[in-house]
This record gives sequence, structure tokens and C-alpha cells, in this order.
Amino acid sequence: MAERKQKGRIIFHIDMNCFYASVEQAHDPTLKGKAIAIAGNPKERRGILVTCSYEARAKGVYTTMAVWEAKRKCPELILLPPNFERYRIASKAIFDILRTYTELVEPVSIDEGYIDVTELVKGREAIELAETIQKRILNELDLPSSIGIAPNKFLAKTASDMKKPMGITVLRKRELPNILWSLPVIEMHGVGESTAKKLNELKINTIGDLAQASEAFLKSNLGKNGARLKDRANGIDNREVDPNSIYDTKSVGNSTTLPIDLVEWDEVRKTIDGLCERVAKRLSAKNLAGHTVSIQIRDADWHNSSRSKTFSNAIYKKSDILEIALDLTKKHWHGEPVRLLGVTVSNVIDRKETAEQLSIFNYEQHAKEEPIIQVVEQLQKKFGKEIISKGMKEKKKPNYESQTSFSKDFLEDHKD
DNA sequence: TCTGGGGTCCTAGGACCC
DNA sequence: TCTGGGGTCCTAGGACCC
Repeated sequence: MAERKQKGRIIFHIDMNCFYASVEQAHDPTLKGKAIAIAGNPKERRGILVTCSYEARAKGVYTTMAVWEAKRKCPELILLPPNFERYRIASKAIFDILRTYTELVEPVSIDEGYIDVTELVKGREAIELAETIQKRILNELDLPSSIGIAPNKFLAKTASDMKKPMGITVLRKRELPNILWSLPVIEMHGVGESTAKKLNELKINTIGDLAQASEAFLKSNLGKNGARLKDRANGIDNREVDPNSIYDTKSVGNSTTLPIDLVEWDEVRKTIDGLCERVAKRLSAKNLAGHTVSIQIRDADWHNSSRSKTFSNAIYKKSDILEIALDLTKKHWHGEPVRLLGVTVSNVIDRKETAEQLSIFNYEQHAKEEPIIQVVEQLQKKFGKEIISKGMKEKKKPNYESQTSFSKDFLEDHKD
């Protein structure tokens, strides 16, 4: 996205506390004050906790912990299956509240988002606004949240993490050295285990070390990400709050960890079939189609591999996805025990566009028998000049569409 | 008896084109 | 006959986030 330089912005990061667990407690108040956890499939082996309440955390239980381990640690733990419909409704209600203040609302996930309130408030009013929003979410939805207030996204996100639950934290750029720089790099948003290890090997241990390291040094060792992390460590982040980012889906995929590793082709085939079914349904719900199909295989040793194939026309039907997914799996799998299988459709576009492409494709077939100029004129009449010239000129974006070959043909024909 | 499922972005090498 | 360099797209893998 555009990273336009802006001065003096006021950004909020709203972060719901233990979101799924809080929604369940709001829905059934008898769960309040109790150690509860949401587990993907509580009865299944290989299950983990997706979220847990603060009461559970007090007993040493944490998110991502294996279910059996959590139960051993906290026998009274109440396990609930996730109710995503319920969480989606709650999430929508939260963002609806935020949108009563500004259109500049960017949901990041089901339970967190940014808002840009620069035009709404100044100075201390920002804190009052955050209090109002936080109280409304609590009073109207019975859900606790934390809000970070800062001049950019990174600082706002960092701030919202500092006080939980029901915290409001202001983080100014000039406070950064005092507050962040003494912390180990792993504490920074955007630095995971792997990057932390790499940084430590480079003698960069604290966020302050990162902030003061040479950019060239970081770039040569970590690529683009090195420079970005240095900027963030210095409180620099020009990303805008983008309300439209949620509408820009890049891929739709489903995966499943098998209760027991699979070794039979027929079981693998059935699993892939089920995954394709779900992917096709979700693509339909969003009215999307995609050019690329990928499969993912995780073996018993947790080794991941993937295979993908890209096509000129976007697909969305289960039967089409299945055919490609099975083909990729057949070629790639040789009977090793499989822990996880996944199917993803990526390079997605809106289905409306596929209809247009199909029509153009049909015209292209005719093009073989007709002078090319006539075909161009027909197309322009039908779709308008814009779409034709776009297909013929645009080279930066991937051109999976038949326009690619159309423009190639066009150029070919006019060489002579 | 370890370790889910949904995503996004980045990188590196090879193919191919000009 | 031998030669280069830039750009895009595809593929596979990896890091990170919630």
C-alpha cells in the first residue's frame, strides 16, 4: 500500500482481550470468573487451545498449549468448541461501533483493528475518545478490550499490548528509547523466533541494538525486513489505515491435521476431496475464483512441502480444484505418513472478471479467422476501449487472462 | 503422548522474453 | 559464432501474525 509521509497522525489500535473466551463468557455469564478455553476440537488428539480466559492463564494455561497438557495443568478447565458464527457477529458489532466515529477503520483480524482519528480529536481528547469507545464495547457487548494510542500503526499496536485487560496506553515516539529499547528483540511485533535467533547471532540482542544497527548491515543479513525492523525499532512506520484492505483477498485455503497419520492413498484422496469441497464453498461465498491451486503436505516429522500449479483461466468449481489437487498430490506423495493436508486457491479475482475473460477468450478463437483489427473493434464495442487497452498494454500485473495471448497474437500479427 | 488453521508477505532460482 | 543485462512470472520454501 501507499506509504505516504504524514505528520502528526493519531492512530488507535483496538485489541480485544481473549476474544473467543470473552464472547463465550458474555454469551453465558455463568462462565465468568472461571478458567475456560476454546479448543479447535476438544475431544480430538492433537488439539490445541485457541484462546483461554485470564482465569485459565493464572493456572499456567496458555494459548496454543496442547489440550491434554492444559487439562493436566488445570483439571477444572472448561473446554468449549469454537462458535465462529458467534465470534463473527460480535466482531461485526465491534467494528460497527468503531465506524460510528470514522470511516477510517481497518480490521486486521476478527478481534483487532486500527482507526485513524486524526481528524476527530487532538491531544487529550484522544484519551477521552478511547475511553468512550472502550466503555461502549464493554457496556453494549460485554466485551473487554485494550486500546493503544500512537502516531502510527506499529506504535499503536505495541501500546495496546502494554496494558491488558481494559488498558488504554499512549505511546509517543520520543518515549520509545525509554520504554522499548531495553527489551529483547523477540518482544517486538514482527520479530519471531527465527529472526530473533538470527539477530542474536549478529550480536543484536535488544530492540535498542536493532534501532542503532547500521541499515546496510541489517539489509545484507535480513533483506528488506532488516531495514523495516530498524525503522520500526525507531518508531518509524508510514503505513496508512486502509479500510479496504479486508476486501482484497489473496487466497482461500483449508487444511487439516489428521487424527492419525495417513498412509493409504484412498484416505489421502478422501481428505483432499473434503478440503476441495470446503475451499470451493468458501470461494463461492465470496464470489471469487483463482488461477493457482496449491497442496500442502506435512509429514510425521513436521516437514512441510507444497506443490502448486498456475493456469491461465481462473477456476472455482470443486471438480476443477479437485482434479488439479489430486494430480499434484499424486505426483508429489510417495506413501510417507502424512500428518496434515491442505488445499489453497490463490491469485484470486472476482468472478465477474472471469466472465469477461471468458468472453474475450471466445473472441480470441474467432480471431484466427478474422482480420485482427476487426476483432479489436468488436471487443472495444463490447467492453469499452479501456478494457482492451488494459489487456494489451498492462505488463506489470500478472496477465493470466487470455488477454495475454491476445496481445501477443496482436503484436505478432503486426510485425509483418 | 508435544505442537491448529486461517492468512500475508518475502526470497531465490529458473524460464522466458526483449 | 559468441556475447549481456533487465524484467516478469512461476514455483517452493520460510517467517510471521492472530
